[in-house]
Amino acid sequence: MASRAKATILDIAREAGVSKSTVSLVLQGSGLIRPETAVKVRKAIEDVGYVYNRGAANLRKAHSNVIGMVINDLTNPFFAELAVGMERVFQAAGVVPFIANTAENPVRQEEVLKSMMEQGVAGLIVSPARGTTPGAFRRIEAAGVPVVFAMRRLPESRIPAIAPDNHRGAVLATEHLIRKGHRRLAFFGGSSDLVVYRERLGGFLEACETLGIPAADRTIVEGETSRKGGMACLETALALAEPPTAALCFNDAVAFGVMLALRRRNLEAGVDFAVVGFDDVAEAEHYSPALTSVAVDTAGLGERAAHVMLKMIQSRTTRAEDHIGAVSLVVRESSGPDRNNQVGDAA
Amino acid sequence: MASRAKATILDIAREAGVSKSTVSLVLQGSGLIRPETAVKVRKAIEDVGYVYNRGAANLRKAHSNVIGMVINDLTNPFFAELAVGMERVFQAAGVVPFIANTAENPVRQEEVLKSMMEQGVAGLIVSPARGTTPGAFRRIEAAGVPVVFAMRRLPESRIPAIAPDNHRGAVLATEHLIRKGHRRLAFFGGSSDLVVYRERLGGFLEACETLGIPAADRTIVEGETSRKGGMACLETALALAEPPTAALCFNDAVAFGVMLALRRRNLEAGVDFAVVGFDDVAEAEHYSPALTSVAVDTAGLGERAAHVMLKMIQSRTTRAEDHIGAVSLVVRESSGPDRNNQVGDAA
DNA sequence: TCTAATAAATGGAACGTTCCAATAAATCAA
DNA sequence: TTGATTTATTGGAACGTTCCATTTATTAGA
Repeated sequence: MASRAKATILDIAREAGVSKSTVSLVLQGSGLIRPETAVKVRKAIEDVGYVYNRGAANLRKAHSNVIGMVINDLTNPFFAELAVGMERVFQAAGVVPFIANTAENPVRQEEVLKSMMEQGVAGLIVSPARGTTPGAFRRIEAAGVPVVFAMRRLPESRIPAIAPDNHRGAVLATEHLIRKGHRRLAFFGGSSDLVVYRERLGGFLEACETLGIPAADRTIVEGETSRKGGMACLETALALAEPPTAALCFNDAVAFGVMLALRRRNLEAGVDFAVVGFDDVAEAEHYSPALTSVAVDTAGLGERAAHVMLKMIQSRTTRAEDHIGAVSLVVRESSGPDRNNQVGDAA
Repeated sequence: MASRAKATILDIAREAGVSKSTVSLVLQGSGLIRPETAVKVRKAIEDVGYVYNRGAANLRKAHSNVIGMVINDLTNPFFAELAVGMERVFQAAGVVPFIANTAENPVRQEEVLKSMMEQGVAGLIVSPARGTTPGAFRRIEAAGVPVVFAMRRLPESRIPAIAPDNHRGAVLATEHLIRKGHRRLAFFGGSSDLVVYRERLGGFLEACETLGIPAADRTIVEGETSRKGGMACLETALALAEPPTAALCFNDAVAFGVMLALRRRNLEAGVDFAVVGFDDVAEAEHYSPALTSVAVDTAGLGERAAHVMLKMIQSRTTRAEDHIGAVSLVVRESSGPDRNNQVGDAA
């Protein structure tokens, strides 16, 4: 226990025999102070067990070094990967990201955002909870704090969004399945209150349209965006009179659920039923059979979001361009050809 | 945009025609102010787009409402579950948890802890990164900020730890495998620089000892605590002259890896090789075959840790009792009997 | 009516920083 | 030597709150 009451800059000044201003300068690494003085001060800092009070500093500086990251579902490994990319660039910029989880709950999100604002964050990176109202960020924008959306966007908002090219990804995946000979296709999981859902489903439908899959042969099953949701989707689809032979899933979690449900029925993904996921989380590659998925370069999107954020802070603006990240289809084992309709496909 | 420069308590006072002290009282929900006045003030708060400055407040109050949660690996769903439990109790107490990831890197951890201290957190819940030195928390303790360890503990530290009964869990799991007729047992994953590892391995060895499994029939393979690590462990073990027929894994991630590696070899977990995990993450139940695992009541531990933290803050102490959480073995499909050594076991 | 007690509202100092303007000390040019 | 310049250091005001001690307004008791 170095000291009872917490030490301040004045205690250091006294200890080192200089003024508080000098200590402040040392703390900020100013080149104005004589090296020997700096050494003396730093020793004093060590001796009194000082911890910097950023709250007090921000009172004057008006520019904090923390940015908030507000995530709708921390249990999805996808977001951990996103966070990794962000942390890389923030660390280099001397910015500390604080993460908070909203658990897909708009009320909780409101509280969390309020807290972060009160804490004086310099900016906010948000993956908004489902059901977020457009007004939720009005006050934050009004306060001049930059916000960027990651992965998800809000319908009517002018807040910049960093997201993968969901439409194109879905087109790629759907074309792949059709080229494999599948003619009765399904889209599994998610629900239409999500912009991402509409984009991905839109790509799916467009590819079906273009390549001549009639509407009657398309099955759309909404559901939770989790393993459990995926399992349910498959059961629903297989109960149909003319079940699909392949499915594009809203995300990898849903795809994993579908594969588990297949195994329960003693069917094999890639042989008896083709499955394609979305996001290409690390696990996709290690699954068995390995999951074909749309890779969105999660960490890269995180980096991009962080960069955009830094630029906004620096230029004191609350506006920025959207950024649509490139996607690619990673073909693995789970998306084999339709057994009843083999077509020659080199891939 | 309500206003250019951010509004303060004085702007509200002017707007509402009261003094700043009155506004402060309203903000704190004091019962001393007349209801009509409170209403008037609250309206003004709304009108000027005020956001509370907690930094300034803490300057006087010395008691913040944020506690920091420092996690070694955010990609492990286990920690998300832990966070869920904590958030439940913190929310009720009006405390906001900020999460930061150290990615198992002690240097990063140092930075993150420093940042949180500077931010003036009221307490810290930490799952320390591997390789954390005992001195890492000296300054924090000296500053009188309560710290509790969750899941992991440090060898020589007197900081209270909330963790499951790792030893007992390993004993339960090992006894289960032996009762199933297995005689050549393995312990997969982890490494001996982790206290948790030593506890779990200790339980494994003790059960082997007690139930008469000679040291020659025990295989211990250290490895990464991930799917990939688990896959490597299985390969190593099966390459032995007399390979084991069952394994207790350091955690579920390792167990999933082992099961994937088995499938690659066309072996089935629970039939050709018994696998038991540790932690019982949500996924264990949904895997195929479903994974037998030691349930540690993750969310419950999170709640407990949060409660201990709150009590420490309240009583201004930096000391508390350790808490060892009860564990139970959840038997599912992955831990079938030894095919070559069937014994009558009702379970 | 006046006084005492209670309720409601207020001014000012303090919290730990930063940063500007000012001072002090050292160096240089003449 | 003197003044000008550069290099180090410093005092004090300001940032947005809280909280204590007061003041002012209201109500009750006589």
